[in-house]
Amino acid sequence: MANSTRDRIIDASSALFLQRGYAGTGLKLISDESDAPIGSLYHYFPGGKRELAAQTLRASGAAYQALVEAVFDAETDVVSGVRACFSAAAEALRLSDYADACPVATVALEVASSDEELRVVAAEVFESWLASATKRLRDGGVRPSAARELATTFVAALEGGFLLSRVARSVGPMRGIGEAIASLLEGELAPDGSRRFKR
Amino acid sequence: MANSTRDRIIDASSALFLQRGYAGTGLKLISDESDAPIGSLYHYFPGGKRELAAQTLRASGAAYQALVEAVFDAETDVVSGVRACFSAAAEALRLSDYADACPVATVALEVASSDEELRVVAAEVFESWLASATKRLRDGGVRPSAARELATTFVAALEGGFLLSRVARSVGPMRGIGEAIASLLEGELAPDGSRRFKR
DNA sequence: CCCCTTTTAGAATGATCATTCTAGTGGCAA
DNA sequence: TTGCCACTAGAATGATCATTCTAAAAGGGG
Repeated sequence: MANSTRDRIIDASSALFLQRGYAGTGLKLISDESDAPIGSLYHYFPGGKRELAAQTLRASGAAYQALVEAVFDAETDVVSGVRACFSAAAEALRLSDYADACPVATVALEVASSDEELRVVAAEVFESWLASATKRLRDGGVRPSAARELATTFVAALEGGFLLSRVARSVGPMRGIGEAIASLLEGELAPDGSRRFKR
Repeated sequence: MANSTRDRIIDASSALFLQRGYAGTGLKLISDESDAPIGSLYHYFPGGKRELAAQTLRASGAAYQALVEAVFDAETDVVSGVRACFSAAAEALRLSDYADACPVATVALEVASSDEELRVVAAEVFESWLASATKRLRDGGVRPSAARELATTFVAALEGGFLLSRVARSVGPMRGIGEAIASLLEGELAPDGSRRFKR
């Protein structure tokens, strides 16, 4: 059974780390936002801030993957699926005042060169996303040899869209990028293979 | 004439902010890395850490733009230009042990929701990049109505590539994404417009 | 040389940080 | 009830933070 206090801590951490970064988020702030005393933070995460961040990356990474999969799988083809993902991301940004974005990217960039343990956790999350996207593209008719790179491009474009849209406070970038990536996949799936993505 | 001490401070800040984030980089560390005493930091940047970060984002953003433009302009067509940019980014990552990446993204994500002043600075840098890329795509034959969105996709994919390659410590993502974006532009430029990116 | 401004130098300060610690409360099983 | 364990609660601690401050060195023009 899920522990409610632990979940509140993870939820608060996820939102705060995403919005303010790892170093920029104090445990006191997490304690306040989650209504859990500092003693509870160390009770559930004896490894301290590092372990809390690692677990938060894992949990919110898995949750975000499930969300994207649900949005994608609700469509009937990969082009619509990709379009729906960008559309949903844009909508989430707009509705949350540009706060609800990728729960991994901010911390990942921050720790990639300076905290090996957390870097590996982030790498595992992204690898899981890429595997999921690759499988879905393959199942949707994308040539197996091209699926992995197109999946990588999809994830990268989504991440870049979060960055540009959040900084600009506009859904324009995310929407435009979504159209372009959908178009890329359309070209790949066309019966005439002459203009296919080569690999 | 450029002030050498000031330049050293900016250079050190650029590298440190990119690798450790804004909150994660102490002024003491910048002082050590740049061989400039703390008094000098406040002499050249009276606004303190915030002003230093703002000026660093502006300076390193402009420098990176110039670098990308030079790589792009050395090629004869936009497809080769885009390919060269991703290739150069991958090479820079590999040679620097995955430290030499986008000097804006880490701080931008960190401050987008929590520091309006720095968010605006980052937004201006990205807007300048997008304007530059849009112009080059237009000049290279991309339909004007599609150029802005394709430029946005190019920048977003590059940023996503930095994220994925840095976290995975592999140039694979950056290279694959580069091929895919080059392929997207190839489709756009094809004489047969049937599979063009629509807008 | 003197004078004046720029720049260096880092100690002092008070705030905030992650972490530890002690003392508890609440609930459940025996 | 008694004992036990999970959890709460936040004060105490020492480190590190950004910033301010005083003082002097460096540099250049007269």
